Amino acid sequence: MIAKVVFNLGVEKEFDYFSPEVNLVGKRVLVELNKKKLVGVVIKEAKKTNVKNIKEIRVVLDEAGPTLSREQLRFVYMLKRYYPYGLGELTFIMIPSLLRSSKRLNIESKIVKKRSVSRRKKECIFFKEPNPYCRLEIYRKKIASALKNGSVIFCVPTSSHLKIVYKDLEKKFSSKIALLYSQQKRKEFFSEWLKIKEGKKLILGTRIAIFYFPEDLELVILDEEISPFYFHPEKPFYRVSEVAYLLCQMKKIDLILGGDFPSLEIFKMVKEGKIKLVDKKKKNTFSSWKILEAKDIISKRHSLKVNPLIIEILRKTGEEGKNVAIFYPRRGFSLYLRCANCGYLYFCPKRCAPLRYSQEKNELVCPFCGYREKAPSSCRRCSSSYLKPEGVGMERISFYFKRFFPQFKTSLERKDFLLVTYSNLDTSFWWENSFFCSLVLNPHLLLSLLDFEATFRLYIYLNRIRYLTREEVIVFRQFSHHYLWESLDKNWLDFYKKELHLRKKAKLPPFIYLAKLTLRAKDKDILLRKAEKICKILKKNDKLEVFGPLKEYPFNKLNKFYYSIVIKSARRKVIFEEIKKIFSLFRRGTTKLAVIIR
DNA sequence: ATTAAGGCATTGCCATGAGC
DNA sequence: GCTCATGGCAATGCCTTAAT
Repeated sequence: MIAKVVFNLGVEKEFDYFSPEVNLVGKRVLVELNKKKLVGVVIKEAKKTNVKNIKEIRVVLDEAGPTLSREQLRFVYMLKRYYPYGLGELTFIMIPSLLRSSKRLNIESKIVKKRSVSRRKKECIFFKEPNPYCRLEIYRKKIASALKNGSVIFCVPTSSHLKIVYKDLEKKFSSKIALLYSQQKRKEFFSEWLKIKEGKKLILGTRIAIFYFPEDLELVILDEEISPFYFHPEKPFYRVSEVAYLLCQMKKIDLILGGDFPSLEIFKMVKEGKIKLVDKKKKNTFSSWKILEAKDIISKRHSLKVNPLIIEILRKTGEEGKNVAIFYPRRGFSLYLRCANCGYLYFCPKRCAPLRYSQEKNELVCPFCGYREKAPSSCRRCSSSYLKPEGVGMERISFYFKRFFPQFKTSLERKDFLLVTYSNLDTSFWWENSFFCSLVLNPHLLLSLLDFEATFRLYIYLNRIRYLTREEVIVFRQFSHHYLWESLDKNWLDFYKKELHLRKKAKLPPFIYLAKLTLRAKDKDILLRKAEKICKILKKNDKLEVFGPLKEYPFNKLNKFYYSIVIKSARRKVIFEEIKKIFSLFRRGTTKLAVIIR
């Protein structure tokens, strides 16, 4: 028998090997390739081969059942049509890392697919519900009914979500749960994977869990679908909501997406009728907006100038014993640290950017690479002891407020006020307490980012702040002519429609596929030459819009230089085929490539 | 993510030849 | 006879490709 074997290499091809055994499909084998021993997976069996000098399979590593089911292999072929990766790479995503080595295995899957007699039509739903606990309640019911017929995959964006969800579901389904997440130790992951083979029905995990589906899968749930954690940013790139959608199409089963808001991609699918939107338009019990056209906090020489209204709000709520949340986009005490005597600016040694100064931790931090050092007491160059913090970070504001209101307790002991950055809003809210009032400071810093998704993201952030706030959200805005502000008081659908309309007009995702190729190398000139070469190759394709090469910001980071090229096309296939081509140019060499696809 | 071989291009050395 | 320029070949190095 001839076995067609794929490897975890960037090679598209499958390789033929001879084996006296049969029924090897889905099994891992140890074979020789180019004088090296490698672990591969048999994806097909054939009777004939065109290859001369065929080699024999050394060892069949899966002695009893195969590692991958036939259905999983079928899914690999399906994914191959959507993503620019080889069969081998895609196959190996579905294999626990412990089994990617030549570990022998002797287990048989106990899951046998039952043919359900009368299957109702498959459903794909988005549940719009801001309260995560209400969503969980919905999921719990759905899980319970689906478990009667088969297995369920429940994906959450991060491992901290996982803990909360596990705690909740444990009570009801503890004997049936298998946990899969990428931070697990290899052995732990493997033993949880074994549980699936042994018939644990509820697979709970982060984005990778979607690939470890059993044959009797009945339902896939993706909570907080909008979360950025559902993108796998490295090669192989994938987007979990897309993979889940494909999987449910293939297996003809239900897909439940949930969250406070859908992503625009999902919303577009709702408009196209592919996904059903469930929005229990409950009575609007949310807090109200108060949008002020005013400056909030300005740094003035040695002191801060704070809008008196902020002080007034803090005083009033403080007297009434109510809490306030303040959202501010800058971490640390100051943005820079500069010697007032000689002008020396403390910079990241890896040439990324000026270092941010944190008084609380008494250290300097690079905002890009995470480098940190102890804060100096005197200037490195002139040894003057007058080092001046420049710019306003949230520590500095906190410091100011505490001086103003010495009776305030620090945020950890009792939350009189809590000062956080917007990025705390990236994951949805599992926060236990809510705030009486929220202050949104400097939101325009987020709007002015060179990012087509900035507005959308701020809209989501502001609404999440609203969910957390009981009384009033006070926004200090400085760009008054922005469609975001008008949208806040309207129905969310209006904003989504407006955003979709604008994206369509500007030829942006989700109407067009867009990929950003980031090249990095230690040598500036080699990098630019390579980037220009890539651009030249890309520009040959007239179905593609090519922008670049552009200097990244920061241009120099981690001692390396960065250039990016952006390509756009209305057709997914065009983009992916080009990326495939470019990937093959980067297999070796000092220049590295990262790709983000939207 | 590896390895070896082959291709292409650049560099370097030497020989030849022209000019002074 | 000496110097400088040119051409050819060998050596080197970087990059690409194939692998059953």
